[in-house]
Amino acid sequence: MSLRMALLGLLTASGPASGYDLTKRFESSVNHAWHARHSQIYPELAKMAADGLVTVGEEGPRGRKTYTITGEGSRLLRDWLMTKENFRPVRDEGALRAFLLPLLEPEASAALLRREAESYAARLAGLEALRASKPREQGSHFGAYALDLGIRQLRMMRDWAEETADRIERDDRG
Amino acid sequence: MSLRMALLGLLTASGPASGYDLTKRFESSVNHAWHARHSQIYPELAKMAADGLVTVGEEGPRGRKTYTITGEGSRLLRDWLMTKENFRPVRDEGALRAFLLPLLEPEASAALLRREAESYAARLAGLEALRASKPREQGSHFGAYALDLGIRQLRMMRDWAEETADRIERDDRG
DNA sequence: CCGCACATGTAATCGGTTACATGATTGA
DNA sequence: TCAATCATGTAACCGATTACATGTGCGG
Repeated sequence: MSLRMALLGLLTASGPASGYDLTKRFESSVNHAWHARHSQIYPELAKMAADGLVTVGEEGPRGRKTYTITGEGSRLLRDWLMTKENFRPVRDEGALRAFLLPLLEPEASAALLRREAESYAARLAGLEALRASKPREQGSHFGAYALDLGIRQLRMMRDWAEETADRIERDDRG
Repeated sequence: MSLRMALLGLLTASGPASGYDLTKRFESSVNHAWHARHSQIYPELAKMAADGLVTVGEEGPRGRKTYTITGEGSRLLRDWLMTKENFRPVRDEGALRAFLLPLLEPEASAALLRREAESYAARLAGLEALRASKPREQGSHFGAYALDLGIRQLRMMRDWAEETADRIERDDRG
């Protein structure tokens, strides 16, 4: 469902678009919240058209097809946003590594955490730059809350990695 | 790979076990970092045995099979922990909902965020209780870092939801 | 003796990845 | 004219979910 909802959301927020457009919009905006490739997007759009959530316009140049959201599509999206319970089982590779970390020697795991902290910091810088570069559209917060969430997330991860490394080194010496 | 590593980790930390045992250990410990069910665990153990990462002991009562990690299994786990780059594309349903939230009216989205904040708070209480109840095993931090990470994660989510709801309500009135 | 927890599996299906495959238009 | 970008798809495969399927041993 999530991919479907992401596509309906993009079609609502920035109007009719082709699969190609949507793939690019995905990369440039919703990417830090949900990831999908064109090989998944094209078939999904076809299914959505079959289900009456979008309509396909005339073919343009290079076989370009333009999709427009329907009333049914809007309704479904609204419904999903407002009523769906949000309980996916966790499946977080970073957390799993954290879980298993104490199987390594203290020096090895501390070093590893330092490296991870750096990588989180780098990604954090990327998102912060993205936010700074945003043209501050009047009123429309589309995407802004999620960007804020992503930034908080990475800050938290970076701090956790740093502090856990500190703790391991302290315990090791002490 | 992650499921495999989780199983190797559990076999390392608490010794030989059956698929049934591992399923229960999964539920009671690594669950908040990586989720798996018995229907995935049994076939995976069989493949791991075929790949020489674990050995299967004699069948016990009720057809019980006991798996033990091999040297090759330990090596693989170590290797994965120390060298593997951690770059999964994000796929976070909560973040996606956050992204799309501004498509709703301010009152609706603020109300929704309050509900989510409550649900994060409840899960947070669960993890904090779990940490408090831990028998403080001397030295072994197995699982503790990930628990800390999970707690920080939920705290961050709860705060984000609260503060974003505040912000939406302020913007709406102001 | 009966019900519960122990114990192991399989099959259909779904969502997602990787790689393959093809062709049109535009601008340098 | 040629390379880059636009543009759409398919097929094989993998990891995970849901539901089905079966049987055992132990304690009350």
